[in-house]
Order: sequence, then C-alpha cells, then structure tokens
Amino acid sequence: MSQDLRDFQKNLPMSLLRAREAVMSRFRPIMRDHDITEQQWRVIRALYGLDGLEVTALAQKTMLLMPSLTRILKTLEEQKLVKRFSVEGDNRRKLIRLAEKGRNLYKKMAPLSEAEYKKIEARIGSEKLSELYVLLESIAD
Amino acid sequence: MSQDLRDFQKNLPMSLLRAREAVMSRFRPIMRDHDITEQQWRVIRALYGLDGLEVTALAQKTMLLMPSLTRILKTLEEQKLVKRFSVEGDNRRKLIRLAEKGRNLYKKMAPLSEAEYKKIEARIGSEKLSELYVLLESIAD
DNA sequence: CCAAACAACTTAACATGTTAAGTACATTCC
DNA sequence: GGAATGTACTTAACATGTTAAGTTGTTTGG
Repeated sequence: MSQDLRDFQKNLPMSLLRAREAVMSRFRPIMRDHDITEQQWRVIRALYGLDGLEVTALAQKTMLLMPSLTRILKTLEEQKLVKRFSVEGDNRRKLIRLAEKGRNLYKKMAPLSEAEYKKIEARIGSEKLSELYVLLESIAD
Repeated sequence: MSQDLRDFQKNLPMSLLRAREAVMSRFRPIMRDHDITEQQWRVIRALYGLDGLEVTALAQKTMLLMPSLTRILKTLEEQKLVKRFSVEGDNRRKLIRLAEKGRNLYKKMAPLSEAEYKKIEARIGSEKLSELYVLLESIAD
C-alpha cells in the first residue's frame, strides 16, 4: 500500500467523519420517525430547559452557521416548535424559545436518544468513551 | 448546570463535530487558495496514485453519498481535473481517473496539507494522536 | 430466451454548508 | 447630534447532504 494511499485513509478529518457517521447512523432512525432533521434536533436540544437563547449564542452552541440557523429557525417556527421574541433594549437581537410543541417533542425523543447512547456506551466501554472525550476536547481546544 | 444541558454539550456527535471543525479550519485556507472545496479535495486525494476507481468505490472511500459524488464528478470533469472511462464488459460502471491537471493540483496541495498536519501533530502529540485514531476506529468498526 | 429481479449510476427535491453581501439597529467619537 | 463604525441577523448564490425515484444495463430463473 502506497504512502499516499495510507495517508488518505488515515487522516484526522476522515477518521472523525467516519466515526461520526457510525454514531449518527444509530440516531437517524429516531429523528426520521419524528420527521425532524439532525440539525433541527440539535436546536431543540440546545434550547430545552433554558429561558431562551439569542440566535448567535444558539449558533455557537449547536455548531451551526448563522445562515443555516436562520433557515432552520424559520421552518421550526412554521412548525410551531419554537417561538421568536424581541429583546428589549436592543432591537437587533432575537430571543429563541422552545414552544410547547417543541418541549413535547423533546420529551418524546430524549428517552429514545438516551437509550441509543447507552447502547453505544455499552459497546465501546465508558472508560474508552471518557478517554475519547478528553482527546477530542484537547483537539478542539 | 442541569443534567440536560451538560448532556447536550457533552455528546459524541457534537464532540466529533467540534473536533473536526477545529481541524478543518486549518486546512480550509489551503483549499480556498486553490479554488477547491473540501469534498473535491477528498476525491482528488482518493484517486491519486491509482489507476482509477469506480464511482461506488470512490464514494465509500471518500465518505460521500452517491448523489453528491455524481455532482462533484460532473464539476471536476468540467474543470478537467478528472476523466471518466467506461468499463469494458459492464456498461453500467464508470471508471474515474485523475487527469494531468488533477495530478498537478494534488502535487501542489499535498505538501501544504502535509505541513499543516505536522503542525497539528506537534501541537497534540503523536502518542495522543495514535490513541485517538485507535479509539475512533473502534467506534467506526 | 425473456421476463423478473438486481446493480450502478443519475435525477429530483428539499435541507444544510459556506462565503459574500445586504439590512437594520446600536455605539462611538468628533 | 450626526456621520462613521460596529453588531446582529438575514438574503443570496452555489455546493453538498439526504432520501426517493428514475434510467440503463446486467443477471437469473423458468
């Protein structure tokens, strides 16, 4: 096997992508069953239990770019899953909150998602998983 | 900090995404300077040094879905970076090869990409990096 | 053989990723 | 207090992600 070939198969972005794809493939059926995309679910999870987040903070928390988030919020709002509020004192900012329907969706999906996660944890081992988190955070610094 | 909140910030898909984003942000300027996207670069790297790959094999190797790859190959072909050949004995299959221009682009970009990778390796440490690969592969199994 | 099943790739439709530009509101600084 | 600068979000344009359906060519089983 040539140097170039080995290098391509073993590089950090691809390895991270393969690992993420392997994990996500377990969660995708749950989202699909609830007619929601991966990104929409990230937004809902990020909002749950909070009094609201501004769009920029939400983008950082969910690792979504602002233009993507703008569109996602538009559809979530149309589906009555989130609500948009103005921030008093600064009319540029918008506060995003989960609507009742969004909280209900979270409560339905969260246990299923958690169950999948436990399976993954059991398969990999919780020590390995902890090591992995440490290494990943040291890369993301 | 609530249980839900901690859980959202510390979950595997997000951690993998954050780590990948941190790494990719180092490589993006190189690709940008050469007017190529991340996915197009994956295709070129995957093809380099080989006599050609069929579309399905290329999709697996690059972690691209077939419909995405179809479009990417169309633009790469228009830019004269790859060429498409028919496979004798089975007219459904197409063989994709790097064109001269594609090989030249690879030779220009590869050293820059490699240099960035060395920086990352130096920052994280090669032992940690090896551990990380092992853990990631065990997840992707 | 040939109709049914399968395989490889493409198209279609809609959601998101990505960069640049636009819009509206706030702040700064003279 | 008003022009210049900055901030928060949105729009635009094009590339890719994702699922379903379509096309064409190949294989299989009667």
